[in-house]
Amino acid sequence: MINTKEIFEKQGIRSTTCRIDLVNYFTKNKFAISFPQLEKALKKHDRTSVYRNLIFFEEQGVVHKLYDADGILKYALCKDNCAEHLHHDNHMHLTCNKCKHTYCLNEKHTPKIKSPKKVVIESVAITARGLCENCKN
Amino acid sequence: MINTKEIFEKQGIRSTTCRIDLVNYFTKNKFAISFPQLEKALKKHDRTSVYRNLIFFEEQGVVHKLYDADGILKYALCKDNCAEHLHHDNHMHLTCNKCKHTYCLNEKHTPKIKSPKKVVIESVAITARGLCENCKN
DNA sequence: TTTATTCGTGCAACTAAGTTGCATCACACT
DNA sequence: AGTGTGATGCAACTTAGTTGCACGAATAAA
Repeated sequence: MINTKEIFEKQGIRSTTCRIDLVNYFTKNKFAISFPQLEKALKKHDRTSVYRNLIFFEEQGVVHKLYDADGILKYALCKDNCAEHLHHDNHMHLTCNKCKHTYCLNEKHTPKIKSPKKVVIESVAITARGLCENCKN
Repeated sequence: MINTKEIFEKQGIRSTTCRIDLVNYFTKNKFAISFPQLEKALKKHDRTSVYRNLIFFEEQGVVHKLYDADGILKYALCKDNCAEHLHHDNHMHLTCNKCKHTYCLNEKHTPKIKSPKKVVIESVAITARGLCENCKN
């Protein structure tokens, strides 16, 4: 929490309370988060600021977009290997049937998809339903 | 087109013009269709009827739901092997970057995903982006 | 340090998607 | 013909996502 500001400044991202609160909320929740949820969690900031900073963060490679198993747009923190405009979000996501949260799964569990001859596949999103680490027991 | 009514009656589905127009629209378009698109295409019927019949058809195993690469809810005709409440939509979907349509791909191209030890995977949705059969050339 | 420029914020308003309640109409079954 | 269930049409509404614009804050140049 304490060094979020420093990280921003290193990346040339102007550090504002809205942005700091945003990343802090992401770091303390280990799952993907929707805009409506962020809106409620960060009520002290305007919806629009949160909304635009999400877009900004995505452009900067701080977070990545994903659609969960119910088609809900969510955002999750990128790992370090996510560079600007070059997301390595080649990992799958798991929406837990019990706690309803959506988590990023490790890249090594994600299969490579081979293109059928008839079509061309450029990228793939894999979204699973099941039980997360906490809920499976 | 001519035997849609018969098929309905065989399955015990009451045959109405709205329902017939709906399946006919699906059979003549070989891609998945969103509710807003159906709304425009079937203007002679009320939005609500179209909407509720989509839900009804999904329950009956006539169509299946999917989210395309942009998180847009779409519906596609089920193959014959889709029984009521038991959809075999274990196939992946491809959203074409050129024509923007979303197609069902053959099941044999869809990899089986193995569950990582830490979590439990019950079902998987795979959505690809790329070029469809018509647009790839 | 004042000024200019750029960037971030807040407010309002709006589009579009998805959903529900209710009255009415059509059909099938006594 | 009468009754009950199923399908439709209309209206209204919730929620998500998005945009324009004016104001405020921070940075850079004069």
